[in-house]
Amino acid sequence: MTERTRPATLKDVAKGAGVSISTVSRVFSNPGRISPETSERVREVARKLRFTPNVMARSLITGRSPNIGLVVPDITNPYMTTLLKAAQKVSRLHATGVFVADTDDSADIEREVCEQFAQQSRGVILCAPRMTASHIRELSGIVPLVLVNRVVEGIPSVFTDSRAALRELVEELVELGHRRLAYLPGPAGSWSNTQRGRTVADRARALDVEMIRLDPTDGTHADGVAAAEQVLELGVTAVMAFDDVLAAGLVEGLRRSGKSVPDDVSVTGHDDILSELVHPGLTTVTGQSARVGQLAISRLLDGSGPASGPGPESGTHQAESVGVKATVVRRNSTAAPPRSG
Amino acid sequence: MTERTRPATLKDVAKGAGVSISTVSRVFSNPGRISPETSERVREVARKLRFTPNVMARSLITGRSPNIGLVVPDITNPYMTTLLKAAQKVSRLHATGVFVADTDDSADIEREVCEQFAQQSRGVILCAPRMTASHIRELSGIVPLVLVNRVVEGIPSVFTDSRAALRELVEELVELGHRRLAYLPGPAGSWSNTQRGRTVADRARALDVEMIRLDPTDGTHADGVAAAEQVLELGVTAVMAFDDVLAAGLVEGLRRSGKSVPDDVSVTGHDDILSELVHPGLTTVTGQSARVGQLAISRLLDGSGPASGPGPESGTHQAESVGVKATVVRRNSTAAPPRSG
DNA sequence: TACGGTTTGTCAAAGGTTTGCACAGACCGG
DNA sequence: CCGGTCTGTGCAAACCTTTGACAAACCGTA
Repeated sequence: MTERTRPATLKDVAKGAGVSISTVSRVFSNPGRISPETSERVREVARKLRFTPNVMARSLITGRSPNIGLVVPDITNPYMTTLLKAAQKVSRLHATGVFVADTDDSADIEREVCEQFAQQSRGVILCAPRMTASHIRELSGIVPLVLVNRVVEGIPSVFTDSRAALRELVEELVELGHRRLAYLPGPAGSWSNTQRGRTVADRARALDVEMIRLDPTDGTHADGVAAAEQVLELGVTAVMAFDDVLAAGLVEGLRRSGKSVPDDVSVTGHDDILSELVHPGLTTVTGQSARVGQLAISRLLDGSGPASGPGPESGTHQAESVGVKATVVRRNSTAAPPRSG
Repeated sequence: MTERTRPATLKDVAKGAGVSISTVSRVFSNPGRISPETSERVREVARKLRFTPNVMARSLITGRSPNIGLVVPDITNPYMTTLLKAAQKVSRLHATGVFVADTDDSADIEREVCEQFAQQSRGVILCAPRMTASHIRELSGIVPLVLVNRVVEGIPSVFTDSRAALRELVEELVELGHRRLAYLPGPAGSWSNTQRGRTVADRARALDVEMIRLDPTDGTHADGVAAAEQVLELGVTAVMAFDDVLAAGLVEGLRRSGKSVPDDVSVTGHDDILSELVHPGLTTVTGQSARVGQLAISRLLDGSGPASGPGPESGTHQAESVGVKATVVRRNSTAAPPRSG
């Protein structure tokens, strides 16, 4: 039905313009060495023939591909979605295609798709990997890597640095009068989860208040709903959730038990991603996922020179990890604890 | 730092196994013509050398790529996210990479990325509500296309068919006593928006009740919030929104005006995507986006034989459009209209 | 022994591009 | 008019794979 005709090649353009193949090639890939008249004539013919350089052939000979890979544990999570959107926007400007893989939180699939992408990508952005550090290092021998929300010695990374914001949040809750707080954990293998849990625990200890770590979850909305039971059982007055999804679930769970937020329990989230959708508005921490995505892409695209520099500092500079500072967003899910409590 | 060594090629394996290059090639691409012993020996060496066939070279000579493209207007929308996740899962089983592009609701970008993908993909799944039909047809001359949530004569497509569900919803609202309803439109250029608006309008006319079309929106949560004003102004008692995002916004907007859902106004959504997050739970229509994604991928992957059959029916069969039946999900955002209304 | 048939493996071309090298001509100072 | 530099272009190899044509070896059989 729809006839797909063979696309024009360098040869076709060369013949049409009366020059050699290499001249045409140079017009597109290495301009400046060709006279303006020739160049214009070639471009004219190319336009007429709707010629575009064959990516496969080009990649084959240059040994590098114009694509990058983005590997995420769960593309359904709005944090990742925003990151992807931003990353994708940047790469489009570089005419760089973006492979996306959702690993369903599986370390095995992470490795599998990374290996698959390695061949066709000039680099891979690995988000919140579940993989072991040594596997990550091994992988970085096959394809350039930029880690997101995880720090591994020797590998470049970008992460949301919410430590200061989380400490601030703990302080504010204590100031409001809370003395018995809890942290609602996210996915067990997650680096961010460990970081956040540790940060709030440390701050709580410093302020001499309780910070109970609730049972581990997988980070789903349903897990948040279910966590309400334990929260009420333990009688904590404020809960800091791993992220907004869990926080929203918890709010819903509390509501189902007849409790209200923030009157009975204060709840905070993380990522500021669906705060506008839930009621009351969640007090949370900005995720900065868009910025993180942009930075990750930039580092991949800039730092992809040919193994480069003899200078010893260029290497270390490349491998450093960059934190994007997060801030507190105050809404209506926190308040003073109830008198009776 | 991390030394990246040149990957092994057919040549290396051939030398290691003491056979010719083509023998090795056939072991991987066209088995059966090689004796079991030779095959095993070759595979052994290949394993030892960590050989994997070079995708670029293979694609160059075969003329087809192992990837597909997925083009969406806004990856941030949970409907698309779910679709992507499902599509991606299917393609992973086929060792097929997935390019993703977010077009920011721009018809120009839609075209641009499709052309970019064309070269490196064996097909593109196009969720492109904005492009004109003729552009789509033109595009399908460059790369095999499967349309999502849009029907264009002669091009295969998969869409959520919610017509029956929407009619049902109208009937239920009327049965509850509503006589003055409204449709809250989504993005203006969207095919789905046109379909849904028409469907509910037709059904309302048939039932002899009012169905007012509210001012057009871009489909954002903020648009939904803003629409509350017009809803109250017009005094409608039930609003059917284009999708859940708008519906959630509307619920929030009504709440800010001191109105409650469903007591003062009934609201319905579409896609069943964030219904669990908002309160009260939205009565909505299932989006079936996962199923749609699976089907779209399958059609692309199956129907990518070489232009194929002389039979006249094979063509038409390929180009047919497949609807996935949606159903009503009843929650708590609809009720009888207030007495005074 | 010679011969058709089958199986197994090799040869070489092809696919579209990039790029080091060679070459031709223009230009310039001496 | 000659030797040199500079500029613009062409030649051909290389990247790695697939695949049709073909050779070699083997079988059983006449």
